[in-house]
Amino acid sequence: MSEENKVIAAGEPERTEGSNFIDNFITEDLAPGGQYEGMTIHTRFPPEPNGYLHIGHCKALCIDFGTAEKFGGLCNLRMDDTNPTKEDEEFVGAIQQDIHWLGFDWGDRFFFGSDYFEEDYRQAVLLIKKGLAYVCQLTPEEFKANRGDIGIPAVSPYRDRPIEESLDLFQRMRAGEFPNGAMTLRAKIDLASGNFNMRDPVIYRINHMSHHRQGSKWCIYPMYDFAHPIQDALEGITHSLCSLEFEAHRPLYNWVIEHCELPAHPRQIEFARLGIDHTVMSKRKLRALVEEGRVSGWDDPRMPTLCGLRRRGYTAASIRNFCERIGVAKSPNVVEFGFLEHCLREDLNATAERTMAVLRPVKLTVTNYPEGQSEVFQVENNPTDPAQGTHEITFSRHLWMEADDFMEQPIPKYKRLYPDGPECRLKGAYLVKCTGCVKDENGHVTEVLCEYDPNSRGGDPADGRKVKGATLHWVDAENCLDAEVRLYDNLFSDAQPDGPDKNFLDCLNPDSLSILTGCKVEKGMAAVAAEFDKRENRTGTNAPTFQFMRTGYFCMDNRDCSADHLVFNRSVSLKDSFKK
RNA sequence: AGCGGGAUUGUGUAAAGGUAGCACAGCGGACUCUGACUCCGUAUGUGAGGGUUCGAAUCCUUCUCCCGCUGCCA
Repeated sequence: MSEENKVIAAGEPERTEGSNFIDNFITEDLAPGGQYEGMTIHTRFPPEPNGYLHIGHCKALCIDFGTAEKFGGLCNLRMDDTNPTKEDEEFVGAIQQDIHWLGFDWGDRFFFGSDYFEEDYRQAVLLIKKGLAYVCQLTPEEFKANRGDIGIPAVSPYRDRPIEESLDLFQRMRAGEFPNGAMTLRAKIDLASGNFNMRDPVIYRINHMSHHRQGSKWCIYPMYDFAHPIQDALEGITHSLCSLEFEAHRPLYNWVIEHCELPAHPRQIEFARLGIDHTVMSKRKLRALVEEGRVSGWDDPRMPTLCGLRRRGYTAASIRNFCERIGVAKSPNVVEFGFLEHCLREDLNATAERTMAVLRPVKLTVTNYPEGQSEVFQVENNPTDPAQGTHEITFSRHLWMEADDFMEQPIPKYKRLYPDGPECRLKGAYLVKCTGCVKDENGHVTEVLCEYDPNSRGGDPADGRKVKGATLHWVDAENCLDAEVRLYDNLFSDAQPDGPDKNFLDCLNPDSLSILTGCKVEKGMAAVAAEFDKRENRTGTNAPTFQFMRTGYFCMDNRDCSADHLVFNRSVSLKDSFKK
């Protein structure tokens, strides 16, 4: 973090460059007279272990961990696992792995909401004793029917049940004497509140189900609205940052904090969750894509999950930069996917090794280059960073070139190969001029013919003349490997598949994946793939990543690529300002 | 309808009464052994009306539009 972003905890509230409304609140809280004057701030990231993390979680992660860091505070990681119906141990490890991959560190402060069940129970009993909670015997159906409506208060005939009776019943709920749905523990607040969350909310329900960590120890489980503020307070959280959908729950959060006997008074602050166009972010919808087989899995490279983005080739730095730059506010927002792509290009431009690969190969024959002759050229690994060195490629009479780089009838401003067209440069090798092409019986071009200038070895003409045509990538047909390349486009063709009156599944882009086979890559890829084969945690780390010159950034697929069968994913294309 | 939020250019986000800025996208150009990168330039914005003020995105007021909320989910 840069020096100017540091916020002084003491003294007058000080606004700084790059601060958001949450920072401003905290600055005020920390200032003299503020709620947390002189204290160290403490936040938490509380995922529910019922699915994989996606980029929306990364925004929250950046806010939770980032805010703590900005103010010199701490951030806990806490699995919010109060509902055994939905949660599973399998996700716990995956979530931790994704967070570490992003580069966040919770130190030794890793907790489970379920670790506080005993304390939750104790607090509930205290509430009953204070006359602030009661056991309600409305069935789920009756409960719904008595929920009231706008302007119509809710009803519960059990509201005035004597304290002793509720105490007894609650104890027997815990003992397992009643079936699921038979009764609940409700906070006694306000059945007529305009805020439905305050209409005597359920704070405990019966669920005879084994918990992934507690086993069968419990058959009653606290609701989020009751458990979360208690968890926060017990961990000494000062600022409980969450998304906007909990805004209406804040009065209840504060009610619990106020009426239970807790050691701290956390402040809940809500922010707008992240939206990105051409994708969906809700766990339910992502799960549907997986379960209906619309994608290959949670880590399908088209998914906005962190494991999917990682497999696609997104780096942790690019995702974090993205989340930092989109800012934090409370207005609904849908960020362009293109901005995420920009952040990836920016990172990879500086780090990715350049190589040449021909995705849609056409033969290129250098007719005046001797058959059987071959030579070696050095090409730079990264022109933006000479320290990344060079590697060798070979050249011969028979090459592969990109089909796009030849047009028998050129369009305006086309400056690649066409008969009698401009002199072009074969990257790092020679200058060539197109002399014609060979076509099959269907009229498809099967081979492009050219002549090279022997006095342009390395790519520069001996007489220093200016090269009019483009510099083209190529691969030596005598010394290359075949590869499968997977190109990805938007998962949804509709920019907002979440929109009203839309079924998101109807908005899927049928062409979101195209698989190219028979692509030609440099021979050196075999060794890279062999090395990758040996890596222990292939899916939890970034695969070898390259820039295929003039084409885009690609990485080896962390599941399917092997030294015997090269498979690359296109992470993002290069920008292309050539307008046809 | 009741409660709670929100509205600054195409997108996202700053500006706490004093030059409406930044990033991405767009457009134009320079440079280039990647039509990339880099660099330079450029158009587009305070939801609407009233008021306070020397001065309003900001304060007051009326209105409009948008989002969320009636799980024993989180």
